[in-house]
Amino acid sequence: MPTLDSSTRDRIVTAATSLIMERGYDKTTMRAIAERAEVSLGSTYYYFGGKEELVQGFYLRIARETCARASAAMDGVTSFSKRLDACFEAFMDTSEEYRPIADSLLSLAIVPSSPLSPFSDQSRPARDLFLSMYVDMIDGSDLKTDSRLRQALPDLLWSVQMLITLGWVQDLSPGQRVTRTIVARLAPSLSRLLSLVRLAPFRPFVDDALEGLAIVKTGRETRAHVGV
Amino acid sequence: MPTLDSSTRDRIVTAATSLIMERGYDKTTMRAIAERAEVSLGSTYYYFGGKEELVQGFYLRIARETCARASAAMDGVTSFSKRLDACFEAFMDTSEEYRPIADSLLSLAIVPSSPLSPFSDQSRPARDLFLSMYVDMIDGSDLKTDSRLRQALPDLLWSVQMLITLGWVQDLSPGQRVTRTIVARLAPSLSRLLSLVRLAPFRPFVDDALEGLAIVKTGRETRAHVGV
DNA sequence: GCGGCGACTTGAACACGTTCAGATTCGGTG
DNA sequence: CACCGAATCTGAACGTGTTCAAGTCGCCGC
Repeated sequence: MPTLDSSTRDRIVTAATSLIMERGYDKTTMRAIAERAEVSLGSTYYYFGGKEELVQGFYLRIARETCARASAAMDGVTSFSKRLDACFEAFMDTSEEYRPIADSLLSLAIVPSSPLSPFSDQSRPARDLFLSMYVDMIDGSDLKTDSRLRQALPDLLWSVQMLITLGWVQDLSPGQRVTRTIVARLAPSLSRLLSLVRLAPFRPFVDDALEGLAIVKTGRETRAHVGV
Repeated sequence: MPTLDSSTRDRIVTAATSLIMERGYDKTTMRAIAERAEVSLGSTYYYFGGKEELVQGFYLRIARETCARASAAMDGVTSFSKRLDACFEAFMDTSEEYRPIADSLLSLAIVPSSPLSPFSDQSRPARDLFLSMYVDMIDGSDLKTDSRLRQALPDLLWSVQMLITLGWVQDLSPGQRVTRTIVARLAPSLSRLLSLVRLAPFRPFVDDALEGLAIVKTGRETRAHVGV
């Protein structure tokens, strides 16, 4: 029964994932991973570049679980505010499970040159999943807004999500209650803001913000082109 | 002439600082620091808890230099927008010097339980310096705004500054041109936003935002009280 | 002078992530 | 079967941050 369909590679990543969830990232040693996976220490380095690479799997897991929860919660709901809230809540609920290792993960993810950066190529699958979640959320909603803004919205909301994560990690209140409180208020606030911003007097502000976003985006693309 | 007034402690921190600036944080070994400071490896651990503690000094250096530049640039200027911009530019100019080690520093600072967290007690001196910079900036300006908002503004601007840092580290464009472009637009935008927000229809939004800020602040205080 | 105590210093030793030169396995070819 | 080359695997060894038991020094009370 055991070790039937599981290749060495899978065994290692399984061992790493379970150990990291049990003890945390720092206290999980490569030797312990190798032992649980029943391979030598050297073999783990044959399949993976290093310890960091062994946490890549977490991203996709979190993205998938968030999307599943969100789409379930959005079923039959058309209110933009409520759909957005469902996405945020889904993300918070999913993240909660990984809170014990969040510090270590963020510490790795914050380094721009790391493959674990949320902007990296390796993170693209997870990132795209989140973006499609927000696209679905918007498309199924009653949101009425400027088409340029609508187009930029998934990126913007993904950025908001990243900032939420940042605050959530810093939030040491029990159960991250502060962050949850703020996040619960966020969807209605953003929803109202988007309605408000349709009015003519806000044109310059919207233009300003969208232009800023465009600068960031092209900056990122040209960098990718140069290939740092 | 040498080693006249310099205690062992100072020699170590000097050696560490210079080596980190030369080679970066990761490539600076504790053994190299001990060697340059002309002490044994063990002694460095007698005076400092570990490698991380040796970068504490950078915070205050950056804060002091930023304040100096900002107050020079604000001299005689009363326009809020221009004074704010002076602070932002001062911070960017100062940070530039430390860009090579920014990744490592941020990676350490992002961990909430670390003494290097910008919210930690150990970081208070640097944080207070920045806050006083923004207080001076506001007090010497022609800003007219709600008194509650005025009171919250230093904290808000410090948070903005943290977010700028975050983006600046992620910004891989040459010379961090993207961040500089965004930051250059930020002061006028925020200034206009603050004017706009004085109008009656925006009351609920301001209240919302200030209440959110209050939640975060009290959350932080109660945490400090419990003493995690 | 002497004993002792606290501040300071030391380098060996530990556990860790990582590397590497070689050993082993295995599918295919003559 | 014999042999080869590539894929896979191995554990010793390296450099690192950190710990610690032991050593050294200076000063105070007697």
